Amino acid sequence: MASGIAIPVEVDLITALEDQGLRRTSARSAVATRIESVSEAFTAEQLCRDLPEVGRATVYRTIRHLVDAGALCKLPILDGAPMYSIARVEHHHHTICSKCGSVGEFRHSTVERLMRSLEKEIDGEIVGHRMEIFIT
Amino acid sequence: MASGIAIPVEVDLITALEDQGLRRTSARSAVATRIESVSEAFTAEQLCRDLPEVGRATVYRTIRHLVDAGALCKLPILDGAPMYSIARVEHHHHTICSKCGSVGEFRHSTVERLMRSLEKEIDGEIVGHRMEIFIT
DNA sequence: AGCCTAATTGATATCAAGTATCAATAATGA
DNA sequence: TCATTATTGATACTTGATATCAATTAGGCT
Repeated sequence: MASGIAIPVEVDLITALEDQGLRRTSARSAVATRIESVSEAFTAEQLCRDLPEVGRATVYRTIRHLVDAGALCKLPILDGAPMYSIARVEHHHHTICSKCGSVGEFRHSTVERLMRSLEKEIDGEIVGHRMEIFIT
Repeated sequence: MASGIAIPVEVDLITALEDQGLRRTSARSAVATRIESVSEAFTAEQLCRDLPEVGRATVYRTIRHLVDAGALCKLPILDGAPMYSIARVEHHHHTICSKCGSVGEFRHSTVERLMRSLEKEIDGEIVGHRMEIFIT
């Protein structure tokens, strides 16, 4: 078939949806294509504005499916609507620029080591964590 | 004067408001007293329900003032309204129980060390961070 | 191709959290 | 006490997001 070598970070949101047992429709394709084409993090409302031909409900539903599939990260923003970004790295954390709002990803072994170290001084079992770094 | 020794973690939300140049009013006192009496983190709506004698707008305004004063932490919750908790420790992070939603605080020197270490591999200057640990 | 069934869509209504407005009220200083 | 300024809170509104449901579409079957 195609001669290209699969690059690990390649994302295919439509496939992610189909892997969830969801049908490939034109509305979902439009949403997926749009998300893949914007490199920045985005809000649901931005997507709706960019895709006036797709209904609001469908945009929100498709985003939710992609988050459920682990293909999108939902970032809680303190004052405002959550932002979404494509998950390119399996487990990672985010940098958020406090000036322009652009979102980046990073992995750092110390973060995971820190969790193990914290486990000793915290009551209860650690089942997850979230971390965002604000940069300029 | 009083013979008691001031305990560092003692919080006085009304004083925090007055330090911001705000007047001591009965509405603000009611909000402050209520927050001090609930040990758990809370949402703005919960406070409104607990204080029907205080107007919604005033509850929201007072919370905002307390966050501005650094006396309350605003915790973004992924699916739902943000929660607030009294800031008892100068700089700290949060544990959030994924079962009951209760919020705790902790400090860990590794966290700060981690920031310095991350600074090397991240583009831009780190101006802040946020971290939550989910426990059971 | 044509048909059947279940999934999907999207206009609309609704909900929830939070803010703006603004006349009435309360606190402070002279 | 009076005058000034801050504060309050009922109400209307905004925003982000979900529920409803009739119409449409996709995928499988013959």
